Amino acid sequence: MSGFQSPRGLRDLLEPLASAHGWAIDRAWAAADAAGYARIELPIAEESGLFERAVGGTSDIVAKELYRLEPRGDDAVSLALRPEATAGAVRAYIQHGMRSQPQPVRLVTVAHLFRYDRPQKGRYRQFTQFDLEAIGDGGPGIDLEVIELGAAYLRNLGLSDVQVHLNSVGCSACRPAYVESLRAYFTPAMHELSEVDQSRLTANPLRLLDSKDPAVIKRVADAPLITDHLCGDCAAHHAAVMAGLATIGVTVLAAPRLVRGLDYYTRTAWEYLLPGEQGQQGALGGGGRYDGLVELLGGPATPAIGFAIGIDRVVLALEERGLLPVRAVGATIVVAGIEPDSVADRVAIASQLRTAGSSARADVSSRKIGRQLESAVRDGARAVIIVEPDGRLTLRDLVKASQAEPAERSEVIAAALRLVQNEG
RNA sequence: GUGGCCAUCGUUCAAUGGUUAGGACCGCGGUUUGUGGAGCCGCAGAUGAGGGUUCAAUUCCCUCUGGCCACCCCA
Repeated sequence: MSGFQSPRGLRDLLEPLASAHGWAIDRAWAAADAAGYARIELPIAEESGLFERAVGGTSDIVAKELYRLEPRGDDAVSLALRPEATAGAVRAYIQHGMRSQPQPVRLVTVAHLFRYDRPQKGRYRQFTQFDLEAIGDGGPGIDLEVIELGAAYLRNLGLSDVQVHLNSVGCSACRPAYVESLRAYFTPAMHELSEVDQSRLTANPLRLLDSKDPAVIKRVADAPLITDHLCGDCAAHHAAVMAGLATIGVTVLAAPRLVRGLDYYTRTAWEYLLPGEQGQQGALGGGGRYDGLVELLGGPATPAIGFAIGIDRVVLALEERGLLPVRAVGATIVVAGIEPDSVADRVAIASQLRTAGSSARADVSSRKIGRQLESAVRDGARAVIIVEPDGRLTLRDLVKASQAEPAERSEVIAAALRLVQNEG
């Protein structure tokens, strides 16, 4: 087969996956609506510099995964496809003066994101995140609200065993000292480390904590924990969050070695995981506090927190567990006809049924009536209306396999609607 | 970006260094001329792309493209 195909890592969503994605997204909006979050739709591209500043120029997301757009015409700045949603949300917060709204500003969006990465199951170059942000409140209470919202969303979808793995990554006052102690711990064993881990030791020792190397994992077990090195404020905040979540009843596991990929996180950091899942599919989402980001992007010093949950991975997990909702794709009523030249009537009648609130479609073929009935049955239709040669209509109940006598149009349409609506 | 496995009709599976690459499902048509998921009959539909080896390649080799797995990283 020659010709075009979808580019690597970019996929078509066909039924039933297309409906499942839409459903998961609808549920995300609804969950946030119910908690009083304001919807925000953000552009799919931003200035490249926004991401470089927010995410960190040396991070993989910017250094090698950013889709940069070719500059066009008189564009003054270079654009990039968004690799994450938080930077844009914070940019919007600053740009629209949301600091003058009651704090925190609660925002929700569903964002299609792009990262130039090697595709794998559950990981695509275009993917979708349910993104929730609360900007302007530094207390542990908002942490509880946000963490719980994400957990409840996943649980209510049917992923009842979702776990929250929680950690604190400290702040600019205490993290640097911890990083140094970590470096000091691993440096004596440097020659035993793999090439990858050696470079991590110099560039970002925190990453050693989730190394896959068995030897390193063993050594990590005795490594200093950040939760033992937090400054007083961070420790108090962390303790309050842990205690609060216990009260709320969210399943929380202390994860003192959890590190997150984006540079801007401070203090509270967490992930939503499914136990038993290996590899990429298990991590459904994650979040964290980013108390320095608003200021970093040019706004006033403002604490904030948010999470991102991967819709693609949620749908994958639901699919593997057989929890995908089934949505009937076919119409409830099919309008068939004996004579081929009745198609216009059929289309008109189907439209009338839809206007009245039913789902209906015309059979626009010139096939024999037997074929039309057969295809209606296979489409899962509840009833068929047959246009007779004399223009009158016959209502056929496909479940009872019974059929009324031909009658006038308005009468039959009313009867069809009654039949369908009686069953909800 | 690194390493590995893989690639046949829309789907799912066969087969082969040598005439027309086979089945099932799906689709379309027929089943004697207007009423149901079955049955029967028929039709359509594929070796991902490009090179190479060979008398001959879908089969062997290379490149590309895409999928999957591990790593990197992350959702």
